[in-house]
Amino acid sequence: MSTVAESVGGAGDVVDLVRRAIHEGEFVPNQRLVEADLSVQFGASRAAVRTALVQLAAEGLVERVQNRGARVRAVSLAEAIEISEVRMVVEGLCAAKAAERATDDDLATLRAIAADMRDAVERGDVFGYSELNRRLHATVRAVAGQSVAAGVLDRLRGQNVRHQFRLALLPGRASVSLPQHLEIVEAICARDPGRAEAAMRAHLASVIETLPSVGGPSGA
Amino acid sequence: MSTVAESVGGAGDVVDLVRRAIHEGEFVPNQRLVEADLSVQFGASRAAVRTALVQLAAEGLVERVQNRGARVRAVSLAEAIEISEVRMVVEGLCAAKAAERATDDDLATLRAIAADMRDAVERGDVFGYSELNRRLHATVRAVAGQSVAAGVLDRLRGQNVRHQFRLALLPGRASVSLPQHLEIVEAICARDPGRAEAAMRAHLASVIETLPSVGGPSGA
DNA sequence: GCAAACAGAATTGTTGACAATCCTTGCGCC
DNA sequence: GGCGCAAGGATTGTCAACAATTCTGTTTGC
Repeated sequence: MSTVAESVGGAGDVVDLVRRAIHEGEFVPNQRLVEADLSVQFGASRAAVRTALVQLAAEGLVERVQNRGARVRAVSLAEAIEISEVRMVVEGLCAAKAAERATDDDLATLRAIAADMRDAVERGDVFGYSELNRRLHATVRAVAGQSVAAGVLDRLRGQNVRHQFRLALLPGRASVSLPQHLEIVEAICARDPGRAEAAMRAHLASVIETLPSVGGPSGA
Repeated sequence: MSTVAESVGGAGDVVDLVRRAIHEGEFVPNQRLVEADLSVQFGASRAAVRTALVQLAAEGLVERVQNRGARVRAVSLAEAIEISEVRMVVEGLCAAKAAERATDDDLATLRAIAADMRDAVERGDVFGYSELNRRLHATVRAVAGQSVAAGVLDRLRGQNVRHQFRLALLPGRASVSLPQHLEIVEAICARDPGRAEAAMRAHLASVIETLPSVGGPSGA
């Protein structure tokens, strides 16, 4: 019990609670999500839980089958690769747009992140590097100002957190991705959309190549 | 009354009815979707309608605000362009994958569509060409075998049908896009992923350029 | 004449109970 | 001993009624 905040005020935010529980790993892939159980765990009505599950199903985080209830959707390795392939091209688009639209302030922010990344790798701070990685990609998306692309990426990332997480912990991963990240920042700072897109795609292609070696936390 | 099939068996398929009504233009952008009204129009319970609206909101087709109900979401011209930009890169990915994976049968199908397109343009059959256009893109997606990309494209296309439709009716549009479509098919038949992606991107870039001239059916 | 407060209608949000469906368990039969 | 089968429990789907909120039109006071 009490693994996650229990009481919840209203109802509309049950989605966030369930989503976080899935992301944090409290609900593992293929685990059944019984409406009655969730409603007592989160202190919400069953209808609220039901609505949340419908919404999460549309987000691709849970699977719902008629009269059989909902379970946490397991994304196979093959699907994780497909997701990353789509991410590759969409983030490539964002990188190109970012190169076109970045203000001087944006460039300063990106350069700061790049510098911090260098430091983190030098210090061997894997967790800090992972966080900076997240922030770099988020900043590129924000600078690009493409809300549609951002929405697509959010959805895809949500389904993939598990694989992404494993990847970051792979020893030696940081030293491989660091130069790729630096090249992305450099290309954007040079305001060269083509180069920025190519750099982002090269980086994610490298991620895709590495994915199989982290195995399937949520096998077939 | 009786604008749309009224009686419906159960409830789960209310989403399809509402979705189609939006696509067919029966529900125009920004139109309010009152739960009670829909429930009598479709002969379903209010709870079923409510569930459908939650789902459609997650799909991005309707907008829901607390205590204020749902309305058909209006996609601005700017957003339509963003959607098409994302489509551009994702369909580009699909074209590349299709070039890699197409079987001889697939190529025959694509060539047949290309031939029919030529005929349709020659005959001045705008509607037939529009349908072939739809089928070409669908076939490329299917051949690519990328279910994740297909899902993303479905979602985006669903939000954009209105603009797409207007575009197809633009006089002289077909003669512009025909050579682009032929090049896409040729590139895939040559099993050249890079060329296929470039061709698809060029085609959609042309679509994006043309979008502003069809104006905003659902203004600001 | 205009702004603010007020009642009434319209609409959504929520709850609880009931019906339908599916899975499990135990029994009888071959 | 294995297999079909019915009863029971568990879980989801559905519904109708109630509570809460927002919107609309009117009235009142200045």
